[in-house]
Amino acid sequence: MASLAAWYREHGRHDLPWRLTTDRWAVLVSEVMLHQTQVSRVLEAWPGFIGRYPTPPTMAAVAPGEVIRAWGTLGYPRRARALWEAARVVSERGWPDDLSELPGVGRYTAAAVAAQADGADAPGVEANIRRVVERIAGRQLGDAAAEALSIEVGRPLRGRDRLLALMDVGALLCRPRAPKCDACPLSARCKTRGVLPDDGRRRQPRYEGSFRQRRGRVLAALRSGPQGLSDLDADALRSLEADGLAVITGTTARLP
DNA sequence: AACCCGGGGGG
DNA sequence: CCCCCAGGGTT
Repeated sequence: MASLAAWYREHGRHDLPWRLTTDRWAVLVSEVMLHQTQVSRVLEAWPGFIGRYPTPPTMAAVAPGEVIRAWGTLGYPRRARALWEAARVVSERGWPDDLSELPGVGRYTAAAVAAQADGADAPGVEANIRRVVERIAGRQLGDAAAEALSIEVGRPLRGRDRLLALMDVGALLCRPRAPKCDACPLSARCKTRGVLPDDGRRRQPRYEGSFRQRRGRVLAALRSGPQGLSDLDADALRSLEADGLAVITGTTARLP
């Protein structure tokens, strides 16, 4: 079987538009947009969004509601709000040494941006890489252990190449269901070679009939333009205000 | 550790 | 119908 490096050169998704830049802001925006959102959807949204807000100051200069509206229906609009706040921080104080100090940027995203934009040899573990290393280990792993194993199995690749190669293996071969172990460059040292039993984390409650669905409906209404606040779900609207998301209306919404 | 946060696509 | 998505923040 070919090495990870050879497989990556041949089969990696080298054409994804956010992989064609090493600009910190552009990479950060792509990473935040990809939080719990499929590549196929981000492909449609990222070019226009980064074209509209190509630098932190261009985003910091507009009202947060505009950014939330530009976010559209990508979901988890608090990401857009946090991005606007991060843009303000960067515009005023510059980039922090530790990117996870920025709002909406956690352990994975800080490492992913450092690896892709700054050439750092930082291990990041998201959903795909977690699946890869946990199947190799044959068990679930904590963050630090998963990162350490990603460094091991990624050798001799480092930094950006390791991150993206393992991510692509996870997305294209080591899939949640029906993994293609025959084609996998890591199968020789894989303990599972298949699907690990009962991964069961992050199980989400039904959306239908949920409070988040109610929030979603109010969000959609606010996104579409000015609304008669009395026509909206008051509990959901209050919740959105508490999260700083009701600013889509242009001014802070006044509750009845 | 458990729960919350949108919305869409796939088996 | 259930599962999953290039997570992060809060409790």
